[in-house]
Amino acid sequence: MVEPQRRPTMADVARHAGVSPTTVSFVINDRPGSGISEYTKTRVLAAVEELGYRPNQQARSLALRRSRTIGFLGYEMATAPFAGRTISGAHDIARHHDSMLLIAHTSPDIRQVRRTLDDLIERQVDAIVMAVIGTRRILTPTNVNDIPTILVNCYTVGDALPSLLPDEETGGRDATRMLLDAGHRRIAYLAGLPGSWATRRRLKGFRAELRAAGVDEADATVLFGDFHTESGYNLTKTVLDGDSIPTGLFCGNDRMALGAYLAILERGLRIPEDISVVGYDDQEELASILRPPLATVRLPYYEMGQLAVRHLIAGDVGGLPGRTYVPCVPVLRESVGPPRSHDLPRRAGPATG
Amino acid sequence: MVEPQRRPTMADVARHAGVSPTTVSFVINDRPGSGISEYTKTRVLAAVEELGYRPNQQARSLALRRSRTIGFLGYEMATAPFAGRTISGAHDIARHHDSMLLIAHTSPDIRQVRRTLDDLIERQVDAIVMAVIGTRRILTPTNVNDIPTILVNCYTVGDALPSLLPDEETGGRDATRMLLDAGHRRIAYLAGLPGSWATRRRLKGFRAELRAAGVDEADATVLFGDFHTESGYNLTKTVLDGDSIPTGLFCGNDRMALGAYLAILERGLRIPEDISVVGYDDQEELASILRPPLATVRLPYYEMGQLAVRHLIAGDVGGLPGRTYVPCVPVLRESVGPPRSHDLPRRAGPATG
DNA sequence: CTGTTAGCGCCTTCAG
DNA sequence: CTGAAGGCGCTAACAG
Repeated sequence: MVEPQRRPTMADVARHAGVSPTTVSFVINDRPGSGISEYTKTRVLAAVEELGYRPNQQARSLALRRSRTIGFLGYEMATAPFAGRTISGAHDIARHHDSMLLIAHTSPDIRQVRRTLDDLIERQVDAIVMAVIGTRRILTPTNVNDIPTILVNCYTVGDALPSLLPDEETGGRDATRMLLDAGHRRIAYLAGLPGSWATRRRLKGFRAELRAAGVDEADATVLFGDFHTESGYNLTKTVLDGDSIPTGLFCGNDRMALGAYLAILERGLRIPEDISVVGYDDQEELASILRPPLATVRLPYYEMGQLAVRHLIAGDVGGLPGRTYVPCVPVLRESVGPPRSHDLPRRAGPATG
Repeated sequence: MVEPQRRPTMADVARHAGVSPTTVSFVINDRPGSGISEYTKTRVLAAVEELGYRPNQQARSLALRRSRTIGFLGYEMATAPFAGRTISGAHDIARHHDSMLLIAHTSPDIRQVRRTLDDLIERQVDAIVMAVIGTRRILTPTNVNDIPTILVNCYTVGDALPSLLPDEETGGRDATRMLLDAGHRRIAYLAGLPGSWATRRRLKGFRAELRAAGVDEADATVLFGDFHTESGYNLTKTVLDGDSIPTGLFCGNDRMALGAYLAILERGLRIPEDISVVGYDDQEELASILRPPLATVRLPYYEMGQLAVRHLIAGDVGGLPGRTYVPCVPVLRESVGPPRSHDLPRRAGPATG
């Protein structure tokens, strides 16, 4: 390995241009009202160009006591499906403000989180966003108090830290409305895990929207699964075997919707001609690539990432309420169509073609 | 906003412990052979604890000329499906060496890349990994020469920079062997885009493995699609409508395999009883969540991320060959089973649940 | 309009 | 075994 030759410093540039370091600093930072002559400025910039000088931001932050770096701390986000969205959102806003993201994943173990947070703080990040996949309450170490922090998709006891959460209830309403708007009245909700934060809220939205549309609750089946494909598959079969087959299915998430697709096809039925399906999450590389593409409600990971950094950079984290609900985005796709006018046979024949 | 009170510095700790800053530094860094008495050490550490002192790594890197930070530059990786894996791999190794990842995405526009690279360099990252999703050749700005750099999943003209690439040919062989091992002899390859880097190599592997197994090439159908679900669906239908229906399908990627699933189900056939299916990529949240779970070949994104950082930290990037091929990992799942002993009907009846 | 000087917080050679 | 002094590269008063 060749030792990389020492990078030129501001002093080098100054010498080269025949001015003082201060002048170089002023020119580099385009300091307003520091009246540097055009001539000097040109000379300095020429020297910069010639030497290939690039300011050392570490030294700069040391002097400014500001690193323009934001720490992104993910609880178990390693391979998680939505991690990328959150990071992207945070990244894009950060870049927009000349900041960068320092990333660290950790297990939820409080000691490990504490250590990681310390590492981030030692690196002088200006602020921190803590994120998880799958909304839940998390434990935060005490050292978070040393630095502006915002939580994404999670919250903490007593809302000690401001958090950004998806507005699942409205999302549940939106999903339901997609089906109602298409004309469906017999709708089943194949929900995810009954105990989960998300399920409770989506279900509430589902019921509220049906009520608002004047649909008889008796027409609305609600079954619980566990967010996995298999449970979507099984629940769909159950529903298809029932007395009153729904014309529209609202699934606990996109994976369960996939299970529904498989069960429906296996029965020789078609989507959306025979049954319409709506998912939840808008899982990238799933909802959009299904055939037909799956109508769903997008979890606002990207938006939460953006919003978090926006607040952090604005420095108004202190004024934020304990919880901020970020809207989910309904995404209408071809898996929703008008309901069939007549009832389905209990057992369909083979699909032809 | 309350102005965050000044963080304690090394001098504060020194004063508090009644020693000199140098001593504190020695204790903090556990400097070998600097013989600090146990007593002093304890006192210093107590002071550290009491004041909540945390060393300023920025200042440290300034003095050491080493930031223990690695820049991760993604070409258009914002929402990409595998980005997370690569980042995770890089992250995990970095953390293991007390380093962190500074992340930046950019469009492939050379000017933007250049700017982003400069930003990373100005922040004094020790090294850089440049990554893309979907193997391809990229343009790199000239300023990469200023810092150790390694490419992941991409390469550059004349292999000016060392790159890590998936070994697609062996992957193609592995996928094919999964089917051969299960007993299949009539196998179709529903490939992706014919021109793509990956397709060419996987196809080569497919042919090589068949040849090695002594399978008549005439028994091996090869059709080209475009990596999308729809093309997998269509090609599968084509194949199912053909004279000699294959018992095993090797798909261009997992998305196409999904299309194959849908077409197969629609025909009233079952996986793997009637037809076995193998994908490629092991796309997270797709291959594993299908029903039955999809056998596939995992692209080594995580491993490439790891390897990149490992080399960067070891500082042996200079000794690396132009291209290093990283093995893909075959993942056998339930979509592969033994072939049926008798031929399938040209049109199957309905499945009976 | 430009240069001098004193830090920012830490590391390290060299004395003692 | 411990401390003093200088430097890493940049910024910011304050002079001139």
